[in-house]
Amino acid sequence: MAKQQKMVEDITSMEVDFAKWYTDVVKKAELVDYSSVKGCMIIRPYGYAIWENIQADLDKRFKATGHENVYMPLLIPEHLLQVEKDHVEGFAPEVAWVTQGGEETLSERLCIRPTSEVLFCEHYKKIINSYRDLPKLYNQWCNVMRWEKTTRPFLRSSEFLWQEGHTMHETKEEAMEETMQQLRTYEDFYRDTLAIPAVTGRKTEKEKFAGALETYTIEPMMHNGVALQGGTSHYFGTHFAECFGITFTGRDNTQQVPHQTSWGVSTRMIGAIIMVHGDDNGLVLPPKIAPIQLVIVPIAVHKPGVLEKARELQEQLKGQFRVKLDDSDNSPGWKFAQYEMKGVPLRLEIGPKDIENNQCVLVTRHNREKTFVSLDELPQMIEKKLQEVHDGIYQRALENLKEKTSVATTLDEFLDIAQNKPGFIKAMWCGDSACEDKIKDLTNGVKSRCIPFEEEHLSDTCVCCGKPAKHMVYWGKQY
RNA sequence: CGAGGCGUAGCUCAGCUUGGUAGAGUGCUUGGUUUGGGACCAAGAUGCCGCAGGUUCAAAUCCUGUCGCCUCGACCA
Repeated sequence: MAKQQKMVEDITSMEVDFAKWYTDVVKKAELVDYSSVKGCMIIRPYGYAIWENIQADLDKRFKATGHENVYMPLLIPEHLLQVEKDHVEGFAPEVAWVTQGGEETLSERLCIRPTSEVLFCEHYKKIINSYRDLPKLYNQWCNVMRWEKTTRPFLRSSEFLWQEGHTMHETKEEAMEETMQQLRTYEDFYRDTLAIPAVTGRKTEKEKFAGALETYTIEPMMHNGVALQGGTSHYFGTHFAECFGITFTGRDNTQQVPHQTSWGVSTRMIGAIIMVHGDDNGLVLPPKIAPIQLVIVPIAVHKPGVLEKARELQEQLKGQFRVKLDDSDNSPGWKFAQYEMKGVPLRLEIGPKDIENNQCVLVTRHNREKTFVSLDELPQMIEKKLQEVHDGIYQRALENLKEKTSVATTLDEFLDIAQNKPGFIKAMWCGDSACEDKIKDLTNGVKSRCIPFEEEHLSDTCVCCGKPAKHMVYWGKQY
């Protein structure tokens, strides 16, 4: 893409300091504010509106595949968390505890949910008795808390918002199908709604969710080549169900244990949107989730007829698009910069000259392209331009993903790339987690992202130890 | 948890070395002129100098403690 002139001086350039750029954008676009508790963020109206649009879209997809929403408690008694050993070991280091109620010390500590597997299990034990009760396809939208040591708004916060689906099935096949279906739902959502391309696949043994038999993941790449675990879908087998004593009477009148899945995405996706699409002028929002899809900026507001025309357009368009008219006294230049910072995909400029000619100017955020449009065909053109933005930013992100994906067949090559070229590295792997540890040590944090569903054959041997290769793995640093 | 940085106006920060009336820019309010890439003029309002002790005639400034936040590491289903 052609380099744009940077016009917003308040935002640190991506090239200069990507981390600083990120926090500048988050604050300047008025998505969040810091609170007085470390790692807990205030999600401001503009940021929350993005989340609401994400929720609405995903929720529709979940319901279309038969899922129902429920709400589980915030607190988990300690004994319940400890029922499954791997699970508690995985989460124990980062749970927050409630130890006191009013003036009384509690006889048992209560954990603030870091995830709700055990709560769902406890409930499922009560309500699943027969194969006729299956499948159970529950989802909840809620907050969770993980006591993180390093926090960043959206990417890793102590408290965050998410959805967690927890399902129970009669057979392994059915549960596996659910696991894959939900991963595909995430993939579709990332591509069609967020305009974000990603690599999908299976996590290695080492990177699996605590207690899961298989973890599938969607891994988008940020603009700077760093990966973000963008969503996961887990197959649990019957292990949790066994620990919790969940059984049902099968079609053949034998007692059986159901197969379980869970899957989730969080407000972290907003971090992905920022880091995949954003530029030096601020946020760039995918049109489908942008709280404002079109901002109308009247030029020379006080000249007769201008404001009236702008209002007329707003009225005409508001049923079809999310439209804002900025009729404030700020200068047009200020407004241009302001809404670019906030990532509004489309800007409509209308001034006295345009009104004379029955036209207006449409400007697309991601490339600042200006088009003169007749007012007679405005709605169709807006529709078209919004699609152009969606396709444009998807394409740009896809090119970035391709450009920043390398292949390594030897360890030297791998280390050289890890050192000098940020992004994903495709390389063969023997299947031994010792090699994952070694690579992580040698590269200052490069980990296996996933084993893709369609593996390429790059070479015969493991890039690390030289033993026969079992899989092709995507490697990379992550947030 | 380790290393560094920072707490002064809504925001960004100066002032601290060498103790002596609390500052600037920006934002905010009012009025006017402007308006196709962050406009200009004028007038105004805005402070527990993070918190608690101490030294001193006198502390934003020096000393001790404490709390919090940020960044980078380590950790991170």
